[in-house]
Order: sequence, then C-alpha cells, then structure tokens
Amino acid sequence: MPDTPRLILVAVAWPYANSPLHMGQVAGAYLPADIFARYHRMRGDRVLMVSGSDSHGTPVTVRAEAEGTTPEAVFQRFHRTFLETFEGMGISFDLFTTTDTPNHHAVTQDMFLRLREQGFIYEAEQTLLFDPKAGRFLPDRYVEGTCPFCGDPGARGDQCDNCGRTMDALELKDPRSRLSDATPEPRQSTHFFLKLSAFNERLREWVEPQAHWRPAVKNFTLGMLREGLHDRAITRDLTWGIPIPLPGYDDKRIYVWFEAVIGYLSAAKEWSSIQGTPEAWRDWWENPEARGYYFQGKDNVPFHTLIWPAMLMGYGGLNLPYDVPANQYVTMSGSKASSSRNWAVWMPDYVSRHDPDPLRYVLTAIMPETSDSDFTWAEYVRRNNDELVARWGNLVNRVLTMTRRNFEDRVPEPPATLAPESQAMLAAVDAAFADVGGHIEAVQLRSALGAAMGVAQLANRYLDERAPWVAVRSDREHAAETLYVAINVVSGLATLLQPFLPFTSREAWAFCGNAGDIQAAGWARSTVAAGTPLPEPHPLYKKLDDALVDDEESRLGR
RNA sequence: GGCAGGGUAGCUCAGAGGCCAGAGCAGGGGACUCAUAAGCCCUUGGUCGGCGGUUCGAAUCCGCCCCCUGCUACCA
Repeated sequence: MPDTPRLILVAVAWPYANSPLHMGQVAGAYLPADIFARYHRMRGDRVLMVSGSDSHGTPVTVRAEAEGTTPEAVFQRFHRTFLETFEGMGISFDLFTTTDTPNHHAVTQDMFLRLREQGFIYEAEQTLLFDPKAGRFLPDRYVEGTCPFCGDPGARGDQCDNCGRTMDALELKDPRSRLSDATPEPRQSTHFFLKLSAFNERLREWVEPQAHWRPAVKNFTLGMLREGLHDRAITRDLTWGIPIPLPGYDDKRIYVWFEAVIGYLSAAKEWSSIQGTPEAWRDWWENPEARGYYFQGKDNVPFHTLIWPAMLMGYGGLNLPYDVPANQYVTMSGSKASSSRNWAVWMPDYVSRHDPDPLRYVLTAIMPETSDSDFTWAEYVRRNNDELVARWGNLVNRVLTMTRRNFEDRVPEPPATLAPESQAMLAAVDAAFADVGGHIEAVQLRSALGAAMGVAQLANRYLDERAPWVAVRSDREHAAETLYVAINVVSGLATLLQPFLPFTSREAWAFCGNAGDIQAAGWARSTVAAGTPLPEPHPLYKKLDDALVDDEESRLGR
C-alpha cells in the first residue's frame, strides 16, 4: 500500500512551436515524464504535470513573415499538433498551455520586476547587428559571413561549422543577413541583463551535494560553474513577445529563454485557477517536501540547472528543482534528427499510421538515459513482435483463452494451499511492484520496464513447467491452480505495465475480470477472485510485417 | 580549441574494483503444443578502443593516445 501521498511536480520541456514534435523529443522528455507521472498517480501521490507551447522567438516571427501570416497563427497551428500528439500517444498532462496567455505574461512580469528590485536585473548598452532592410536586430545565428579563423565563407555568427570555433558575430568578415542578404550594421541598443554571475557560489553549493542527479547532468553543470557564469541579456529588440513592464520600452520584449522557464510556475498557477482552487499551486512550489522533476533533452540542461534555479533563488520562497533527469539523444538510423533534411519521424505521421503503445514500449526500451541511442524501424518491428507480442501479449492471450475454454469463462477455484512454485510466482509479481517502482522513482525507466518484462518471462516459464494444457485432462485441480495463479499474475503485470503501456494495460486488466478503473486500483496487484466471470479477450498487439520497415524508412530524408 | 558523455559478443545495449564479464536479437541443438508457429530449456561467440601505471586483484581507479556524439551560453 502507498504510504503518505507525496507532492510531485512533473515539469516538462516547453516545445518550440515552429514545427511538429518528432520522435526524439517524445523519447527525450514527454514519454519519460508521462511514465513517471502515471506511476506516481497510481501510487496515490499528488501529481501536477505541466508544460506548454513556447510561442515566442525569432523563428516563429520569421516563419510567419515567410507564410504571410501572423506569429499567433503559426504557434497556434503547431500548438494544436502538439495536443493531438499528446492525445494520440497518451501523454497525460494536467495542463499543456502556451506562453501567450495573460496569466503567463503577468507571472513573467512579476518575476522580472521582483528580480530587478532585488538587484539581479540591470540595464546596459550592447552593440548588436541590425539588418537595415528587414528593419530588425539579428540574433547571431541569423548572420552569415566569412570565418575570421579559417576563412570559410559559410560561417554563422555564433559558430563556424567548418572549424568549429565560436565567435562574436561582430567578428565575422563580410557579414550578411540571412533574412534579407543585406549587410548588417552594428548599432547600440539598451537591454536588461540577468546577473547570473551573482549566483555562481550559491549554485555551486546547491549542485555539489545532488547525489541523485545523473552524472552527465551534474558534471556538465559543475563544469559551467567552474568556468564562471556570465550575465545574460534577457530582452530583445522585437515586437513579438512579452512586454517589459516599465515605461519607455515599447519596441523591446522579454526574451524567450528568460520567460519560457517561468512557464512551469505560471502553468501551475493557471491549472490551479482552472480547478477553482487558485492557491493550490503553492503546495508544489512552497512546501519544502514537494519535489520538482524537470524532464528535458540534454541541450536544455543549463536552463534548468543554472538559469532557472538562479531566477528562483533571486525571487525567493519557491522550490528549486529536485532533479533534472535530462536524456541524451535518440538518433534515427544512425544520424541525428534534422528538420531541414527531414531526417525524423514526425509524431503526427506516426500517430496517424500506428498504435501508441508499441512506440512507447520501444522508446522506453532504448531510452537514452546514459548515452545516445539509435532508433531503427527494423528494431521497432522486432521488439514489437518478439517482446510485446510474443512475451507479453501472447501470455495474456494464452492464459485467458485456455481458462475460458476449460473453466466455463470464469476464474477457476484454486486449492486451499498453493504449491510452492505458485506461491513463488505470486510473490515475484508482488515483489516487482517495489522493484519497478524504485526504478521509476530513480528515473531509470529502461531498467523499470526490463524488470516488469522479466516478470512476464517468469510467468511464461511457470506455465511451461506446470503445463496446464496437459493437466486439464488428468488433474483438473492442478490446472485450475495454475490458471488461477496465471490470471492473477497477468492482473498484476497489467498494473506494473500501466505507466509504460496505458492503452493496452487497461485492456489486459479488464480481461482478467477486474472492474472499474485500473488507474484507481493503485500500485499493487489487483487480486481476481475465483468465480469471477472472464470477458472474451482479443490480442493486445498486432504482429507487424517487415514491409513496414521499408515503407517507413523510405519516408526518411525525403 | 575547451567542456561533457561514450567506445564491452555479428547487431543493439547493461554492468563502474573481486563469484568463470551479462541481456535481447542473430547462429546451432532439444523437449513441448495452451497461445498472434508464440512460449520454454540448452548452446556457439568477447585480448571489455590502444599503450602504460596503481592494486593481492581492473571494463570498473590514474596518465597518455585514437575514434564517435553533444554542448560551447543572444536557437531555445
């Protein structure tokens, strides 16, 4: 039974609303967050899982101009595709909002003003490149030119892809704007800066004792602290974004990287208002017992281990992250996902053609928790057929069809005392709840799934050893015991697998004769009593044909 | 260039000082037949990137080198 309910904030990366989600983002953040949230809900904990569309930023504006539409229209379009993907994949947000709500604007402006009052935000002049034709300041990435180090003519303002050196965009020779091809000119502009340098020591003292952080996350963060944090400009010369809450800055906006992370807080407040309990968010943000887990891809680590904590420290009174279980990348058939080369599996496409649970299964099995991992469609088909269908789906099917045929569609009556191997089998399932749960709490989801699937293998072995298909003709009570135990094992496994495979686990659980909602049944085996009527089952998973591999691979890079 | 992660069986990956280095798949063999010809048992296969070092003992710690990936902070 669950002990006292815990407060768990599941904070998930805010996707940038200028393209649909691809598989790598699901594997890196949304799926692990969902598994984690589902487990804690079953355990009886109070979970708040939030995120939203990052609707601001230069690429959104640029895309809008290219399409002759507004930034609002662009981000709203992708926001809808995100919601459809989450629905189709069973990603169970309590709230998935956007950064373009009045609430988020207000929370951001409050944080801005408070940090400024505390002296952590100051104003300074900056020299930036201005595109006279497009009439706007350019982010470094939007400037191209000749690399001052190696002479490569295709260098970008932030980095040269040829020699790998980083630079200031002002150092580029023969600079030209990627927006208009005009020659950018340096101009002075006044901006607000976040005083990150003031937090270096406090952050180090906070990060160093975090023994439960992943080594990659912790080492990377400490490395940056060792080098020393620089203050960063948090405003831009833009008109699409959150206004600066001070007079005289109409042509400037608060920049995305500063305000997007505030979304975790503003979304919690928005959710509370929607629930009709406007103060509820305080439970996750002010109670020191509450834990916030921030699910990210590795490229997002510094924003969640340094910048956001610094902002929270400066603001005061709010919980810092408990863990930032950032994942590495999932590559596609050996190469990094890329929008421009269309080297990715786009989630709207996947959802339109396939079932959610097989992908959830495969992505969890290869989840890049320690190093990059590779997705191939051949591996997808193999794991579906050999593991989901053969080991788990087939276990459910063989147990239930055999029982129904031989015991009048009901759970058979076991003897008063179970055989030692039957007791051991049930004990193994019960023990798996602590084992799988422990792995999930440590955010080791690949191990957690492996432990659950290991029980399915034990169950197949148990069946094979007791051979109820033979016993049913000679020793009916022996067969009755085996199938009674097997059904209860399947019932327990359905619960164990629910965080990973929510759609099919619900079915498997009901096939065992369980009534009600699997989510409400809790993180423990639901015992099915003898005599319980068994509904007619159907296979949980489809066996996939190898032709799918060629079909899907032909879509890559096209 | 700097920082971080990784290089372990044919393939995809676990393991982070000490039982003969593991799993799944692929390969070989077997008993069974309830089940989506699925499941179960046995089995072939590895100088754990290279070279040195520490240790009674090293994939596991240290140093140097080679290779892959990511980040390098006004893209979020």
